[in-house]
Amino acid sequence: MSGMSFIKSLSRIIEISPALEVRLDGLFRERQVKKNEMLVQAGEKCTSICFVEEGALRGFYFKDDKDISNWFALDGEFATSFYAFFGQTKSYENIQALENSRLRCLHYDELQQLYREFPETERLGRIILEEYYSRLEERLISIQFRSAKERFDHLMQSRPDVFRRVPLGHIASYLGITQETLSRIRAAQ
Amino acid sequence: MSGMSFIKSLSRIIEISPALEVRLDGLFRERQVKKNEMLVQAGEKCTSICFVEEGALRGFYFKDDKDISNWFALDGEFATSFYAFFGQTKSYENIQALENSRLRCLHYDELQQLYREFPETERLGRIILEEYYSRLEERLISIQFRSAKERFDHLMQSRPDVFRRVPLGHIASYLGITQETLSRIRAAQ
DNA sequence: TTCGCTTTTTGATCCATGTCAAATGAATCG
DNA sequence: CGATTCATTTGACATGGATCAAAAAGCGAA
Repeated sequence: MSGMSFIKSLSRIIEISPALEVRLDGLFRERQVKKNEMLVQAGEKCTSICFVEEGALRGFYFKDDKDISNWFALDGEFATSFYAFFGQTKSYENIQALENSRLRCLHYDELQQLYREFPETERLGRIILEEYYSRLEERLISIQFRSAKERFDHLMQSRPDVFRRVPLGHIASYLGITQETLSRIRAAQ
Repeated sequence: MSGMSFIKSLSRIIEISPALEVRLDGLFRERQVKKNEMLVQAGEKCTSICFVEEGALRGFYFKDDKDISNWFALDGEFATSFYAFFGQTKSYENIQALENSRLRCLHYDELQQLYREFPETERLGRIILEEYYSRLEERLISIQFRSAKERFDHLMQSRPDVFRRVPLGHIASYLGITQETLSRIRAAQ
């Protein structure tokens, strides 16, 4: 996996004019992060949204001292603490790099600026959000009404790469089960 | 509760010009539905998004013959099978009126038309979606990491009107528990 | 007001998954 | 390489919530 340019990814959605491309390239700042580096700490404002060109991030928080993973973003995906980012409020979640990663990050204020300057990006924002909403809905249903094993199978099938690149402890909490249970499910395969 | 005009509700978000107001008023068709009437059946395409001016709707589906409520939309809220609506694919959920309701419904194609005709509505769409995304995220966390009682308390506190207007059986499945468990939680209060 | 149907509660029992504790296996580093 | 730390598995036991069955309470229609 050699990574994916964010411009190319965005151009799936709307036609990117040369002028917009230049602007996007200027606004989405390249950033390299090392494995385990924290990008956002719970309690801080979440000021940027990042596109993962190469690497892996996770969002997580603590519930009763337990580390609970909330999402994983692999190559070609956007990552931010959506809730906090949209409302520009304090984030309840932390964001951390799972691997050395190459990101392209856009600051909230610059995104608002972009929306004003290139109104067609409103459309872009809306459509990306529709995609992420749909995913979240799927996940909610998965968690609410499937058994641990069913959730495991579903993730295994829909995002096998997660199993290759993310430690099982994180995957377990993401699936809403304990590490021990995940281990037993795998053993029973 | 005498209901809420959808125009007024939208104008919280962006300035609605007179021209846009006229257009919105024309595109959002008024529709009255009776209690228990089905608006969408699972397997159909979901062609409209509805604003509930007065009344109550729910989304639900069947899992192993059990009727599972997915959401409730009361006065002032939008309702659709988001997943199916965005992608214009078959809906996995049914939508039904819980009360006699007065709706304003917008067809998908007309929404796309609206986006083209009034680009500022892209912004409207994006912002509404941000709100609904945030809610869904909250709900996911609630379901994944709170006990039945905690989820009950949270809903009770955040949307007490749901308890007044929706049968307990529907609320139970929405909370991801059985009706019996919900009953016991209430009894223990 | 009573009949029939739906909603809600109560009781007894069972099971999937959690918790706690400890063993094993993998990975990193001086 | 050992040594230290982190990741994963295994075992024994506890428990929240499910299931099945039936009683009780609400409620609309004639």
